[in-house]
Amino acid sequence: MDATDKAILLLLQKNGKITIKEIAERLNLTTTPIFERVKKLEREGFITSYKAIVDRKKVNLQLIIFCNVTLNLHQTDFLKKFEKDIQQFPEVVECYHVAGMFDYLIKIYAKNMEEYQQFLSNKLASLENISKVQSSFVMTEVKTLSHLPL
Amino acid sequence: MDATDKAILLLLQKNGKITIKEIAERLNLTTTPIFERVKKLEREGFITSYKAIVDRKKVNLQLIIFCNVTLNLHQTDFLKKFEKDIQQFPEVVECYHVAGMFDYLIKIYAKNMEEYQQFLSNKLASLENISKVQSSFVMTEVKTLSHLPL
DNA sequence: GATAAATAAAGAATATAATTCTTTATAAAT
DNA sequence: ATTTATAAAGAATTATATTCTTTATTTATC
Repeated sequence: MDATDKAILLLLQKNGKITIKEIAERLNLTTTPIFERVKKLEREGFITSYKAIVDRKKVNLQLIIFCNVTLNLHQTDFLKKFEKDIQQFPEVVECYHVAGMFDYLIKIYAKNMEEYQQFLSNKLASLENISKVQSSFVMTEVKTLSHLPL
Repeated sequence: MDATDKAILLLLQKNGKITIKEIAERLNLTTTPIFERVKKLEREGFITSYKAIVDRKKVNLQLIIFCNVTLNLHQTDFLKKFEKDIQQFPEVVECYHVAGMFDYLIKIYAKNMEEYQQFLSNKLASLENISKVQSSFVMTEVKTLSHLPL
């Protein structure tokens, strides 16, 4: 992991479709070393995957909600059960077990408020073991870095 | 946006490096229609970009912290100022203006606790207008969908 | 119901990029 | 100084993306 590898990661994080040729030009090298370095970064797990980023509004997911969840019971079995249940819901795009004021932080994408209400009433709230749910509705996405600060 | 487009988006979200040829095979079509549909999805903004996903632990970002921030003053100017300041910090990978118990939710990546403490003391807390900061430390990433639920 | 227009897909041909292989340079070690 | 290892260069090959032309399918109009 030298400076060249880091530069490659930065370029690929910004644009996963950048060609080996173009990386080579930018870093003043030929395609072979770049090709081999990229393959090594993939092989060694620095790059886990490549993904197309889809515009959520274009596919009608207008709402982002962060939900702080507090459980009643905190024995391992109950945590595992909750984590397994939450995985199933397609609305939940992220879920973190956190140490802090609440137990879990979950991020939800919904088409509209009705869909979110359905999720909350029929899905989340109907899990056993849920003690409290506190929702935060995203008004503006101030910063959304999809690349890591290397 | 028909069923084929949706299927293409699902495949590209999972694997941005999938070839036109392979998409074609999976959807029982030839490369031409797939190529043109992908270009259309890009042109019309459904696909905003392609990115390489980098393993944060591999690049030594061991901690994820969610930070709930409450401001003192909520006039437009003060909000804008805070939003501008928060953008500068490389540690902050996401920031949302939310309606709920707090004003802003920020997501932070840090190498270790010391780095986070430095960020909190020297950077975040030194912004004017900050009233309260409540940190939640991620213990486990239960679910991290990097693709939208289409 | 027949015809025309539009849309989508197929097939072939070309251009571009990825990948492999061989050679050369550079740096580190004995 | 000589060997060994590492990294990069250059050329050749393979695979994929891209373009162009043709064919099928659907939709609209008379």
